[in-house]
Amino acid sequence: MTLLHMNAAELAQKIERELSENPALELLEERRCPMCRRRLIDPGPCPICSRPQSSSADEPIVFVSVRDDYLQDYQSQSKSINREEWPEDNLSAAIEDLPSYVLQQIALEIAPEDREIVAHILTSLDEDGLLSQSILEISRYHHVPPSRIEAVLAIIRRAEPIGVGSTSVEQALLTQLEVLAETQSVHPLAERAIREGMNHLSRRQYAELARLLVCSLSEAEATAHFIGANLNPYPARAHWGDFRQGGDSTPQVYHHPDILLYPLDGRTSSPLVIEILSSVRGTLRVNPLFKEVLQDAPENKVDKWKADIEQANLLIKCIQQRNNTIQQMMIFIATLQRAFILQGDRFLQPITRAKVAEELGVHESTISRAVSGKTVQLPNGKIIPMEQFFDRRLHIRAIIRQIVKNERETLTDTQIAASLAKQGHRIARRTVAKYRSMEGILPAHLRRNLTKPA
DNA sequence: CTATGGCACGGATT
DNA sequence: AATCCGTGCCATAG
Repeated sequence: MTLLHMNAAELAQKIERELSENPALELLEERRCPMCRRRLIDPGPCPICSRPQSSSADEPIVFVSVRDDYLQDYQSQSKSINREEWPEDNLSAAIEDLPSYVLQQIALEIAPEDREIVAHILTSLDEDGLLSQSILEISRYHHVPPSRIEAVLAIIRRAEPIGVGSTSVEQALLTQLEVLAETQSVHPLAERAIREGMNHLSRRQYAELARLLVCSLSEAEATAHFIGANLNPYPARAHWGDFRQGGDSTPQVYHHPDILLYPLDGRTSSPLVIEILSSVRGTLRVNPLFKEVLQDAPENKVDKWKADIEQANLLIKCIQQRNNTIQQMMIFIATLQRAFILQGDRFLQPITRAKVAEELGVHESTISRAVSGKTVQLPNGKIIPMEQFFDRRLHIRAIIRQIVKNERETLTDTQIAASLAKQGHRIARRTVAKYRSMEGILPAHLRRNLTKPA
């Protein structure tokens, strides 16, 4: 297990363990930038505040700052309702306290006699926005029939983040699907896949899923893709920013991004900032006192102590190396994918890990590890897995979506393929059909009378 | 007859 | 070595 393929949360655990086990390791006071109050890990001036004046948008200068307060503060913050101590920076505006955020939306729909129930539910939400208590428990507590709890929950679930207050992942997904279906076409098999095939879905067992749904393998895969791309099993994750979150249907942990990307001054013409979120408060180093005391160490301990120092040194080096690799990689990606980051899926440049590795002069497995299991928050608030930067055809799918949206007459797959070819994308007709299905877009003959949906 | 979906093969990627 | 993905060919639905 190398440090490189740990995400911020995993690394935090690792460091915590090391700190408690290894007396040679010391956590130094945090250092903050006096201007923006970012916690800084690397020595030297704050990269945000001391930026050079000559930042041009054409050749974006990429800043890297390392800050450590984000994860921990957010975690403690989301549990309690009080947000007094939240640091005054640009993120606090984007992050709302979940219970009051939801309440604000539904307050008018709630009958006065149900207010207590709502309060109860909203304060019992877990970090993911799901309700861990059973409906029966709540109904007993308030001496009301379960049906009334159900009714209240039905209102809550439709608030943003959609699906919040669901008692299960399935329910959250179904609610989102329902709401989504009101504004756009959804994949016809999605509902059954969630209802009946959740087990297979989360384990990516598409063959089993296909058998269960009595459909073909590729249908099953397309369904899974649709669900992954449009629905979010854990409503509260990434509830800042856009409510429709790109992602993955596997219940992976990605509450919190590992990296933030945003334009420096909020203007899309300014350079991008990359913030690598480290989850350690302050700086790690080998305790100098411990080194001194080593000379007077008792005979039987001297080897152990030496080993401790050795290990502490190694850990620090590894962490530095890890951050450095991630930093190099993100600089490259952010520069290359600037348009994608700022303007969306359509502008994603297809790139492989191998190419990035070559460009940076590292082994490709290094990039693989640096990418795996990590997530990035885009300027629009979406949290996406880093793998998405390497999705070879995401941009094509986005363009297809656009073509269909702007079509005057319903286009057949062949016509869509031709339209793509005009824009310089040579895609086989068969492939267009596949992408279309993945996006939950119906075939042409069914789209024709979409104005009157069933 | 045309548009779309299924299956399976081969090449690329990890 | 294992997995993912695009595409060609054929079956079938409309």
